[in-house]
Amino acid sequence: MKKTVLFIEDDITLRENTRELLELSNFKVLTASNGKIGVKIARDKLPDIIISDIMMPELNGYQVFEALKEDPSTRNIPFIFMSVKREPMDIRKGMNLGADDYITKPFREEDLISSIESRLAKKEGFQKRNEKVLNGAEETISNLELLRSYFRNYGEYLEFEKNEEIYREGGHASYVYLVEEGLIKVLRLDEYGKELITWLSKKDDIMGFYSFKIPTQYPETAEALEISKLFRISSEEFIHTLLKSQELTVEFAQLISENLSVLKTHLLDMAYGSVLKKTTNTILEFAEKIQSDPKEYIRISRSDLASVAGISTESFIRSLSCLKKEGLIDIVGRDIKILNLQKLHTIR
Amino acid sequence: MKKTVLFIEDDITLRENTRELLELSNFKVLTASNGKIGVKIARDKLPDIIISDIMMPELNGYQVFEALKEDPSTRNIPFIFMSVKREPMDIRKGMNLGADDYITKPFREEDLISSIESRLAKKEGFQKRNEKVLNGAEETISNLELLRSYFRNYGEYLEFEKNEEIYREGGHASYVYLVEEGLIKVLRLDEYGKELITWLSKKDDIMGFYSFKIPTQYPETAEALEISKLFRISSEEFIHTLLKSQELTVEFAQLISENLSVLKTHLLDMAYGSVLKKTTNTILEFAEKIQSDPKEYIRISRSDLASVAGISTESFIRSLSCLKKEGLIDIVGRDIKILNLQKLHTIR
DNA sequence: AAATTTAAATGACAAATATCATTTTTAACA
DNA sequence: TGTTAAAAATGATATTTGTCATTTAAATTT
Repeated sequence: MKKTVLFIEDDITLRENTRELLELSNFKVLTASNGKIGVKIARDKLPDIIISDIMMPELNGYQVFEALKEDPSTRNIPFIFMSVKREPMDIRKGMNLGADDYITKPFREEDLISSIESRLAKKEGFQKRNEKVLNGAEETISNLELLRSYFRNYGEYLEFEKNEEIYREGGHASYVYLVEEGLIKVLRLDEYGKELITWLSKKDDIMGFYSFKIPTQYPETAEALEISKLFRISSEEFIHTLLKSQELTVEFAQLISENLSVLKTHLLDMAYGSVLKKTTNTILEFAEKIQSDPKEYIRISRSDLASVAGISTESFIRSLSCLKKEGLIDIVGRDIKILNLQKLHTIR
Repeated sequence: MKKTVLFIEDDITLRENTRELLELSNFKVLTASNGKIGVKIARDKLPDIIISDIMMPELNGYQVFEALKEDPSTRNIPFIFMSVKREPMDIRKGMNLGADDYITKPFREEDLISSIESRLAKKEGFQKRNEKVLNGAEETISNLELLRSYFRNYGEYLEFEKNEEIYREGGHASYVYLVEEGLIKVLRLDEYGKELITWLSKKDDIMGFYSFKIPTQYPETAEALEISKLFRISSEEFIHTLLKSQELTVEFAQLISENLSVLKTHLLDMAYGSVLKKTTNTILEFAEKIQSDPKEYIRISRSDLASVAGISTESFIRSLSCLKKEGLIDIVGRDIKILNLQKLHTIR
């Protein structure tokens, strides 16, 4: 797709010559003969890049720049100043306002073109890289991995005993956590005090984040299911770090939307699945979470498992017995061992 | 918090003088005497901004720049070139690589400082604005609103009849939709063909987005509950637009995480709520969605309502009768009218 | 306005699941 | 190793909810 350049310049000869030059370089060109018109066109047409003279009637280049930075829709468009003045002062003034580049008149044709192209590339690079990451093209190291190492380097290290609370529903959401080791249940309580586990966090999961808006309260409770090691940083710092790089923001957003999808699948089970189905799903869910141990032992209390399934503990246990009879699982002490993973998947 | 500046320069006098200058301006200063060391320090310490000479032993400034752009963790750090060469060629070379500014030696002290500050401010501005938006400080117009007008201006306009399908589970996720008018049910089918409505989309909602990764399949089906007007744009274009501005990405991510929260609450109801509770919740949910009509009539089929509640149609109807007897709702024709909103909220 | 179609309401019953009580097993601990 | 406490398993039963059949009411069509 052709990129659109807006060129704001009062001198008609220069304007038309430049238009021709840009069109030859395969840009779509919009021109404006003064700053006021320039701002209007920028807002209407949202060009990909703007080049503006400084000395102009109506609004000068600096004013055009500032007007466009006011408006969120034009704020991110790369902006290049152009001026006959070669004095460093003017260059500095433009750059210090936050412009992206500065071209001095008279300019060599290839300098203008390459300046435009480099600014477009700089902005595009951002998007290109994002898309690359999102399409699964493996970069040497993912942004999320960088975020994790940030936790490890700057976070506070904490160890939690089995059943120890990490954060509580209603508490001030001061921290975001990275799970380094262990398994955490994230749960909500209903009016009668029954708990429903809405999420399980395992190694490398980030938990405790609920909103970009600070301050908030935790909408749920988190408790260690086994001895767990976590790093935590303050929510403010976390959000700040997240916002530092758009690529990271995107990757994190992707993570959240994946969670949303998982949860909807869970919702369907909750609604119409039989107790037996809920039981097998829960076992399979845990088996996936605890891949670290290839023996596939599940050593989580029946009541916690039932709470993930959203059914009573007794019903869960009854279903377990049934699965054991059919030879799909084995129960060793209190642990559950999966014998026939494939067949478990087919149970309804 | 003090900002960290990394200054890469081989001349010891200039290096130490500049260090002093920067420290007086309240920066934390790191220095490197050649490009190789500079790259190492940049990677280790992740400074907030980097200033580098061009002519240096080991690695020259251009090479330093390129090395740092390779690495995702240093890629976004503002980079300023500094060089004694005043020829425009050199300035252009640096800028065309994608540098953020260019300072010529000898420089005036205040020029260096203001260049640093303007580049930091440019980057910070991004984050500041993000945080402002997220803290709920009402900007004149939200980014999401801009996204919506994008749909309206460039999207394809479509009208759907009642019960008409908008997209289907398993179909190629080619489009993202903006609801302009009407009410859409988003549902999943279980193995027996029972449908569970996992989401309701009303005016101004964006639907059909499931992943930043393109291509994907729709994980669920969307159908109009009443005559609805939608705009659609291609998923690719949507993602592209989303990535254009970080602020927008963040706002959208916030939207998704709010959805996640709503869904978890729904999950709790599904698990342990009685049929009566599920029924009242569903009525209340619809009442909120259809605020447009202040009379609070709900004219959605019982089976659709039951599918949101995740219970059988008959059970839903029975609960309705019960609520009617208690005078909490009224049934006019096939429509449901809420009589006692407050009391409905207290039902368990 | 009557006929027809469709949806809603109700009834009877069966199935599934929760609850409470009791027994058995396992793990923790002295 | 025996003791004790806790968890798991099982049994009996009540409750809830779903299913199927039927009636009633409301929309839609002729």
